[in-house]
Amino acid sequence: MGVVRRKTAAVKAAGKPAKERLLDAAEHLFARHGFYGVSVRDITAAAGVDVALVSYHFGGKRDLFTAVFRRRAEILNFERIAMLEQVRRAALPGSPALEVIVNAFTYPMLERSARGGPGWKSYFALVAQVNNSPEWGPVLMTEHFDPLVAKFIAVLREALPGCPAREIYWGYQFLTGALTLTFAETGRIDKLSGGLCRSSDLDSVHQRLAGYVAAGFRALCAAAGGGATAPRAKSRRSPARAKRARRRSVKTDGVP
Amino acid sequence: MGVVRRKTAAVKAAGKPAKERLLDAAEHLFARHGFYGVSVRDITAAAGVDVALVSYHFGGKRDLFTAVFRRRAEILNFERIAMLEQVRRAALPGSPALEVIVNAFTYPMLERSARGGPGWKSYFALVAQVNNSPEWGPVLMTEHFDPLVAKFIAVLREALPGCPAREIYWGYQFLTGALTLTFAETGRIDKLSGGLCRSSDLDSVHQRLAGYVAAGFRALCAAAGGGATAPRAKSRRSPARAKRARRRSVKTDGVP
DNA sequence: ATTAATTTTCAACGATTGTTTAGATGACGT
DNA sequence: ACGTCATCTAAACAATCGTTGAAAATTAAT
Repeated sequence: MGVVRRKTAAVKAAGKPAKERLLDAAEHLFARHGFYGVSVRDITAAAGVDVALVSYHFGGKRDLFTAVFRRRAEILNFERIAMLEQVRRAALPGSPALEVIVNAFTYPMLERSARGGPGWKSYFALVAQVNNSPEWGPVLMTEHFDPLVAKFIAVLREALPGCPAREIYWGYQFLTGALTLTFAETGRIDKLSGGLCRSSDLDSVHQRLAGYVAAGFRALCAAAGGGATAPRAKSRRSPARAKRARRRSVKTDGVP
Repeated sequence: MGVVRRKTAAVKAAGKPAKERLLDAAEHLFARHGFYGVSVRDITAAAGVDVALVSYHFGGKRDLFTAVFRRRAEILNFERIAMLEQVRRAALPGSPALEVIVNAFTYPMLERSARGGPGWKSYFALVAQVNNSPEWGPVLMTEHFDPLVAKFIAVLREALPGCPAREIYWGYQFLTGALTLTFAETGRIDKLSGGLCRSSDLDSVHQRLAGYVAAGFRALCAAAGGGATAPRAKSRRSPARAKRARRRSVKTDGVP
């Protein structure tokens, strides 16, 4: 019939093919109720397609889940690596500031979640659940994001020359934890703050997270007696700074 | 028969009553696969009791889940409030250091997870999943932990007199995120660091988290142009400090 | 226009889901 | 010893689970 529509019946209400509609519906539902909390019929009903199409297009429910996870992970990895190398080049021959590195890591995600549309919002909520799940986390997160994280940590180590690697890995874990809970957008902080903060206000997070985390990294390195902020401070460790760091770390260690 | 055993048949392999065995088994399985990822028969099989006992003792699967969540939440709230008020009294007439406050918030949990036995370990993994779930988080976390969190934040505000409340709420969210991902113990940091860090090593987290978070809080307040570390600095804001803070915050805001 | 390939529909499969029922078994006060 | 209440067992319920096969419909190539 028409010239615009090429698949008269295959294309449903939305202008997308069934495979894509399944991914969108699955993304939305998995993000809210987890893998086991959603049935194949829930997904196909939301997508407006037949139940059998999940097995036909993806092989099974599990494969649909991983396909949902992979789809945006690839886009995301591309953007994040691009931004990381950009700030790295911009700071040559030195290293970028800690805040800038952390921002390169978090900004592409926060931006997509804030203004990328509802699909991206659901996706990050899904990532938040997967990252905190002992069943899915070690499988999906490691497979799709670890190569990027390794690059990110390498840049961090360059920016913190004297800092033991162990401290940086712990600092990264704290960062990921803070970031993923932000993506969950459970609305808990809304109630807690009496509406002062909104968990959906990712711009506020973007304004604060990098500074928060950067300060945390510096505290970690200082407590370890390691390198300071400036890249030049390879072996120029100030005794006064080390003393201050030691005093702080004792404060909490003294508690039984 | 015997004097020690009072219920010869009711008491199974372990010396615990069926109700408690159900809570333990459910805790263990829910923590690994979530609410929907575990069937009532999975739980009763692991507990070594009949399927019907879930409905009999708790009313249903959902009620068992909330019972699991409530059980240790009450113990935990008692311990954490006690520690929070202890460090508060010890610092009178001033406020405790930021590190000490954060530690009072995190230490009871880290200690229970590290040395409280496998039940506690599972419980915190469950909390990690619930906290990042849009379906369960707003219900269970808010109901069981928000009163404590409110007290904790009140003490934080005393310790940071000039700091806007908004900053403290955001700082708290970053803290919770870092803490809960730690409890998930997904083992991801183990692979990432090549064995340098182990996610089960909660003592290492205890040594680092308070300092990390405290530094983050200070950075947040400084960037907001608010109060400094010392309680006396109510209106004694140093122009130099504010300038430094502004310079740092610009670093990340400049990125599109 | 006919054929071939792809995609979608419909109906059904056996297995498993949470819950309920009725009856057996035990402990405990009288 | 008896009766009462709480607890546990066994069996079954309807509903839903993920997946499959054959047939119908649509698209693409000839």
